Amino acid sequence: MQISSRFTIALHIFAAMDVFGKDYKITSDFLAGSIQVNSVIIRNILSQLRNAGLIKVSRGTGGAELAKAPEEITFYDIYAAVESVEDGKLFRFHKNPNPDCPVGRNIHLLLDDMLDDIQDAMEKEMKRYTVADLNGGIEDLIGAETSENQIGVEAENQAGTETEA
Amino acid sequence: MQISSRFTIALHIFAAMDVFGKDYKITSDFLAGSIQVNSVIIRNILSQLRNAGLIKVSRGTGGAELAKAPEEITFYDIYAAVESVEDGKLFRFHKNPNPDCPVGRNIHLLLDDMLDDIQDAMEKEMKRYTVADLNGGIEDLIGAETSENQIGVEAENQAGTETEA
DNA sequence: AATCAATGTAATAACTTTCGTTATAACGAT
DNA sequence: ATCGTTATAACGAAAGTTATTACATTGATT
Repeated sequence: MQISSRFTIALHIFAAMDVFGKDYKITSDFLAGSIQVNSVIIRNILSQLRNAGLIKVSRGTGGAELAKAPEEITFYDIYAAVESVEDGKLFRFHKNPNPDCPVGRNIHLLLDDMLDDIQDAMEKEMKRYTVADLNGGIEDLIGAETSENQIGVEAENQAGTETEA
Repeated sequence: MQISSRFTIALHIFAAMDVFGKDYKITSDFLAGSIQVNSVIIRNILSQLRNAGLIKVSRGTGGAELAKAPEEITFYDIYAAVESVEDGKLFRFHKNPNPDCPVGRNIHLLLDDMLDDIQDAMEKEMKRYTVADLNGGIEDLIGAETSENQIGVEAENQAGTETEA
């Protein structure tokens, strides 16, 4: 099984808040336009991010904004906020190992630490990335995009990009 | 979403093969008795492990055995064999980010490397564990169990375990 | 060659989770 | 009071997991 798209949608939300936050009110409809999923899905995810203390959402008037500095919001915070996993465990366990079998009786004891190690490795890497990285990255990408189109000569000189005709 | 229990079932299978392989023929019914899931589930997982070259399964006569040395079978090999994830990607992506939006147009470029890093961290940790670790671990646990019951005095002397009454 | 225990695999269904959609109440500024 | 918006419930469609039944096939044994 894969981790649900709520996580990438949430990351998309943060990137959009950075790019458009100054010029637009970040409503669920606005976000739904960029992400192209139903605005109720967006609102549910916004609620989860709000409950986790990562953003503030204005009722009535509308709009979302960060509740913390971008450097203080890690990918793990976002993942934990939107991915509602039972017990926070990444690996699902078969439910009824046989207690009358030496292996069945000990399988949890055997695996739990190892599986936790693996999950920890993932979560530790998730904590290395923050919304600040997201913001820097999306700004660079959009910047590169506009310089490609508007001052293509520079781009050619630097990177030798082949332009058609 | 969690990773499916096929992974822990597969690990259970390897542990059972180690503990019982010398005294019993490891059939899907035998395994189903320890894991307590339907034997067809077991057979499907055995087939996936066989297709990945990790075990050999005897048709007709029945029974499963390792196809490689225990040290050469990593948790990642097992995970990859049984967890049929699209493109091998851990993170599901929302399908239709808006190409007319600068963020929607760049979100994949923005996230793909970061998400791959996170997935790599998990898979790298998975590669550190092998079936040999599994075997050593389950043998230790079962050994500790029997010494608790049969020569409880030793266990008390060593670990100061509290026994009731 | 017939038997038998076992695997391989298809088909179906129950169950769970995700995602989409509609509907409605509540909010807050104007 | 109105209007745009959020909050949330309810329902359903779609996809994935797990369980179960069924049956053809295999290969050793007799």
